[in-house]
Amino acid sequence: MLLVKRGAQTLATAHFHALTSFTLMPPIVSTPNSLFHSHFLLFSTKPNPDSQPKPPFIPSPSTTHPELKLLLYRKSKVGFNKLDDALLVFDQMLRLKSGLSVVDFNQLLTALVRMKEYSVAISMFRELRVLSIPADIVTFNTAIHSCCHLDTLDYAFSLLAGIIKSGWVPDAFTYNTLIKGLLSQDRPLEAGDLFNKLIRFQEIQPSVVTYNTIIDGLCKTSNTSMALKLLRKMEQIGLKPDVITYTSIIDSLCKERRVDHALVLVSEMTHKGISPNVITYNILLQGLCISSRWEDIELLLSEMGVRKISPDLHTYTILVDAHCKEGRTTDAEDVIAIMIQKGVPPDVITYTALMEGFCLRGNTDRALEVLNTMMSNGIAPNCYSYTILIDGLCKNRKLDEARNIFDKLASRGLQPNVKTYTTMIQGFCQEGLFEEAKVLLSEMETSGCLPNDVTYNTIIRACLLNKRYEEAAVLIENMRARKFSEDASSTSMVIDLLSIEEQDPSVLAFCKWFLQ
DNA sequence: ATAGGGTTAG
Repeated sequence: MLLVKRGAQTLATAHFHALTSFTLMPPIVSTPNSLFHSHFLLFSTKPNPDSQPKPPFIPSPSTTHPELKLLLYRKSKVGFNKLDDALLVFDQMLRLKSGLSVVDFNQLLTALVRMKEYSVAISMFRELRVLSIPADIVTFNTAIHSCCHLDTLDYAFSLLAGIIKSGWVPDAFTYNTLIKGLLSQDRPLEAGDLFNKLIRFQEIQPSVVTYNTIIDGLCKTSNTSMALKLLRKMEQIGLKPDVITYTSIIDSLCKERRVDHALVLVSEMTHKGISPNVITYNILLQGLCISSRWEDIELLLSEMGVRKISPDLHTYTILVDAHCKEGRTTDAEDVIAIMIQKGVPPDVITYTALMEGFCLRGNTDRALEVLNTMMSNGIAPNCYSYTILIDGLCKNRKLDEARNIFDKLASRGLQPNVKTYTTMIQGFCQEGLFEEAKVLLSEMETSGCLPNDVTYNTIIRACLLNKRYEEAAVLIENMRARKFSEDASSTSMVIDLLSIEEQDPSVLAFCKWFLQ
């Protein structure tokens, strides 16, 4: 057994450099302890006062803790009700120090991941390592999964090294998780690189999941045709695409407004015996909604009924949003009534869509009523909700009310984000209040929210419209210095300026400067 | 006990 493990370790180590050489990895020569210690503070949620060395953990099979095990088993499926409960259980587990196996600890980590408590999961993982509690490949994979959700990919890759050093062999779970992590970090080239190297070195046998991960990555980077090719390649090499494979591509096609092509794939999968599920239908529904194909929407909904696929929260929210975007707030309210009746209560996204619907119709009073309704239903509005409301109020010439809501965000425990700031800046610009707009632009910076290209272009466009060329020039300089570029609407505005008949010299000078 | 697909904004 040991020999097999050693052998595998050598093989894995041999390929390790080739597989990971493209990442910014910390050197893998450090000892396990220094490796883990160097990162500990990053993930520690509270100081550990009890830091004297602890005796190694030796599980004894003689004692069992059926209640604790049952609790862990149940909670790994649904998550603990509170984080504190999970921490308490962890403390209890550490104190028992017997009768517990690596599986019990893995179940606790899984429960934390289900609760999206990724940094707590990492802290616990580190604690296990410090206490020399055995970890297996599942423990490592779960930790890597948590890192990927925390955007700490360097640490995830150092755990890959840790797996090998501990004598385990990275498996399909490990690599699929890392590929997904790279993709969600906008590093598709490295993800593809890893995928190709896995195949070349036959490190793992790529599974349907591996292909699905890559296919989704291709789809999300506008490489749908490549994704389709990969789907065909899967078939060639005898891997059966599943509902997720098809759904990823269908989503991409719908987002490119190629719903008819998407529908062709739906019938293809159906013919192969792969049934579309509620997610597939929601994607198609969204695709039909953005094209306002209401007859097809009716057909799709009745097909869902025939196939006994119940609409879920997403389905209803997509419908509410679609009705609102077309100004039919009454229909949207009807959908909300139905969902409540069906036992699928609306959430913050549903209510925010409805608020936006009322704002679009200029009925900000009703939008505010919706805000109150959701709060009285125990649903807390988020930054997004308030941004919609601020935008609606600004567009309906109620700047003071908008400002009022904006100023109260902090007291509601919400930190305005770049979109909130940009919306408020747009509101000021619209009323010609450039000083206020610029004050807010610098305020957002000091409160740690960096403006983006949209922010700059919003205020630059407004300056140009108001013939404030010097101000526009200063802002453009700042924006370019930050590696943002003017967008199409700002540029076309300058082009328009050039074609004005009686050009005043300041316009000409500005245009010359802009285009140089 | 661990990996892959869906809804809201300027």
